Amino acid sequence: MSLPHALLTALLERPCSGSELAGRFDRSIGFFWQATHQQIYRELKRLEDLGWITALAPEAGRGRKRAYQVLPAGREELRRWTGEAREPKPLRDELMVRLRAEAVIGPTGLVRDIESHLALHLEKLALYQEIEDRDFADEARTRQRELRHLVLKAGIMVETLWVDFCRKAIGVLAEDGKDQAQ
Amino acid sequence: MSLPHALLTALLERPCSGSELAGRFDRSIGFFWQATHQQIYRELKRLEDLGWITALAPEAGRGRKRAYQVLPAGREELRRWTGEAREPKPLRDELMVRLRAEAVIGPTGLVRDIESHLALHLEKLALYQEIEDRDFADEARTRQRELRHLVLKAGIMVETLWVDFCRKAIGVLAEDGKDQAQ
DNA sequence: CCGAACATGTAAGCCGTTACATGATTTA
DNA sequence: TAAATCATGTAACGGCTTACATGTTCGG
Repeated sequence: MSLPHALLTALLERPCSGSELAGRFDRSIGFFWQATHQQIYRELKRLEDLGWITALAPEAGRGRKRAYQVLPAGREELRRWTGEAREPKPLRDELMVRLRAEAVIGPTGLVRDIESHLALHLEKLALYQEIEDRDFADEARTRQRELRHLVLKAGIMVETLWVDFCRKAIGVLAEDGKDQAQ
Repeated sequence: MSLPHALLTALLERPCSGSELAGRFDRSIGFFWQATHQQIYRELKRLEDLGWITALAPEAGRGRKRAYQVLPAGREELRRWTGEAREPKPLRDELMVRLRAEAVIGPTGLVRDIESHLALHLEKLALYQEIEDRDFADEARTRQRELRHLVLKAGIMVETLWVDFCRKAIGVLAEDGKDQAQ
């Protein structure tokens, strides 16, 4: 599970509270790993129990902001986890299941939904490219910047792939629609 | 959730038992959606309760093979689900989290693990291309074949992307290793 | 000082995973 | 007929999601 380590990474970049983490997840790390606020709060508590992070102000209580920072043990754990050998999770794509279903019982309205997927992927692609232009145009080649850029490029590659694929799929399904005079 | 509909699709292609489904999942649909035998048995029971599938032989009992076929209600449900509008699940890639971590606390041994990822993706890519050569060389253009081919091509595109990305990442991380004389 | 937005928290349910158990079938 | 394998099943755990609850801060 990556969530605790994504949180450690975010907190190392800058200590902050649960709700701020949620916001940062929405904008950067969250492009490749999402978490709801409930997951984040639960996990922060667990990380604190493990002695990997600590609250900056001893102040407690419901509704009060509570910022955390990473302890040396947490840093060490993140280091261990990052270098560890791990199997890549196999693909799991619902759209492929639906295309297989379409092959057996179609045509259904699937092509319309793929068109909306295409629009969403185009949006994300535009967003990523905008970030790239804004943050990585000059290309001051530090280690940290190059790695962040690499992650962003992965996002761009993936979105480009799905844009390409959606168009292929629409081509096949639309042609089919004509044949069968839906 | 796609599992019940993946099962319906597989059972429409050919009625069979839970263990056979598990085997077929390992070889075709399973490239894009996996399930353990426990998930499959639990789900088959649920689908039977819902009246979407039915056992071919009334024969019951632990250890006895039990084949299922899809009922009209199940076919209708699959049709409904396939055409329904659905949000694409956002990306969730552990490797990206680890690259972000590497940017903050690296270098770690991450590059070695990416090398093994590369090998795995190359294997999968070779497998998919072999299947493509074997099953889609002639290209008799029926609807079903074109859609199946499309799904396989998605797999090839995805694996090609990750092969490409792993090589990029190794480039960045290896260069980094030299700088820091790990 | 009141309402809206913010920040944190509790609870329940579902899906996926793992470990293990047991009956049936095959094979030496 | 004993051992190995196959087919099905039970149970428990953990992560993710959703709904809801409660306290705090901020803007008018």
